[in-house]
Amino acid sequence: MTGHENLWMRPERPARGPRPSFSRAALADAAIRVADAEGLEAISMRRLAADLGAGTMSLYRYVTSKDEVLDLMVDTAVREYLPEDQQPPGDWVEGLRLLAWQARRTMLRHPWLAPLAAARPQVGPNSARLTETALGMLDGLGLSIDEMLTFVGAVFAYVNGYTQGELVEAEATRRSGMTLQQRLAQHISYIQSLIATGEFPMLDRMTKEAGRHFMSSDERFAYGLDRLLDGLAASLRARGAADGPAGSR
Amino acid sequence: MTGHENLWMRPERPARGPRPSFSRAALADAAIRVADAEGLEAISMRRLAADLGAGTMSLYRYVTSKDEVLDLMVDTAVREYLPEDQQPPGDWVEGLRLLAWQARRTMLRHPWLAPLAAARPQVGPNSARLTETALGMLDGLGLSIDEMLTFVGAVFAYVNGYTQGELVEAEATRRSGMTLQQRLAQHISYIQSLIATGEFPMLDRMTKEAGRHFMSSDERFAYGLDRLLDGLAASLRARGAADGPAGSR
DNA sequence: ACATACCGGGTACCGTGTACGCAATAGCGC
DNA sequence: GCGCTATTGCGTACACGGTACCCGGTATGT
Repeated sequence: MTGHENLWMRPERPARGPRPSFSRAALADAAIRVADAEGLEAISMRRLAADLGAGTMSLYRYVTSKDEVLDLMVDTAVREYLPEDQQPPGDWVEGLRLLAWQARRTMLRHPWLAPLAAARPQVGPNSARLTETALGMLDGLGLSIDEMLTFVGAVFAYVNGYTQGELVEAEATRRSGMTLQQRLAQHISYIQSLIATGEFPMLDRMTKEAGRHFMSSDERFAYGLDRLLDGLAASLRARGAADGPAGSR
Repeated sequence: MTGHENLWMRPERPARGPRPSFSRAALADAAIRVADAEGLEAISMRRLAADLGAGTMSLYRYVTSKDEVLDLMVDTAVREYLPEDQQPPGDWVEGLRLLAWQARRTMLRHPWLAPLAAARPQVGPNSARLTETALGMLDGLGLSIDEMLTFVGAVFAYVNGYTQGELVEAEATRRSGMTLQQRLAQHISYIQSLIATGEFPMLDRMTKEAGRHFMSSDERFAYGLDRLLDGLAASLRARGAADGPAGSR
């Protein structure tokens, strides 16, 4: 109960004793390298230790569990969400849009990030900076903190949900070692068998029109994101007369 | 290469040989029971076999891997997304809203569902029925299939992202065996230490206003969902003059 | 009736996270 | 400078997970 049960509160380097031969950051970087190259399932304590030229159990001097390694990875990667320069455009819509795109780009660059970030509480310093930045963009609009969190939460829910869903197919293909063609052929032949029952007219149209996809994944993402931002902005505009985003109630 | 490499195309019960002593559905139900009661990490082949009164390796007569068990679980649970009666309201906005709520309710009822569904390709028959139903709601509005998929994809991206994020805290609390108070206390004291640096004015306001949360999780969800649907509807209305959801370009 | 194709499940193997203990090391107080 | 002690590095060992393989029994088609 000394308050050190949390990874982020635990001091990395105590005063006494021999120098640690690497750092948490190095551990996180090594893990990210492995996951980027070979996927999340390639990450094991033995593997990381080997990559760092250390014994397996040595890692536990830096981290109390594998879970904490994953926490480190997430928070390290989340730093890439944040824009380099100070203030982007002054408009909050532009600001949130930029943040959303930055998050999406990062998750596509690190395909392991989306599932990992979605599955564990975000608590690290970079996650905190992200929240701070996002809330800061909504400051001065007359929103309460609670309402700001609702706005930001909605945008990130969409970004995470969309991007994670998009990555699933790609990852499944990579993991199974099949070509995209092979996987598609499988799905198609199965869907054909469903269509044959006559209960799936829309899926039927889907396969018939499948040749010409008008929108790329980026365009679809942008479209949904912009609609959501439209809706939020409209609701904010309507606030002058009414009482707030919560509606009446 | 006989086309049986896909779970959903593989016949469950071949003609010859002794009767199987249970079914895939029973396997899925048992797994869902375990996961509902003890969480996803309690699911192992040995455990499921024991619950079914079977030998561990017998499960592999019904399924080629644990992954397929998870696929069965997801598709079985996804059936609960679908409304019981035939046609809900005729309005597509009401239809999608209903579907979104049904998905949310189901994911809250089965806390293991959101991460699982998000992490694997949706291919089962109930997922197909879901897509069919959702697309059917958008039929007759002058949208192409591609555009309909964009609409539906946006809504489900939001629903999945929001609900999964919401479940993370609850699950982490359950898994760690701590009370919510203990976990909160940990977070709070850490956040306090960040605020002490002076770099997090918004987080500071957050903790100060934390006492009065105006919106429940359901209300936040509803708010974001309704804004997204607003945006989609407005864009559809604007289609008469312009060229389509893709905007100009 | 008999061959065949399937079922049940025991045994065994490998890979995983990690508890534990011991030797080596660096900073502190004298 | 000299021990004392907190800390590090890490080998060993264990429990637990998925699943390949194999054998003996059983229901169906000929």
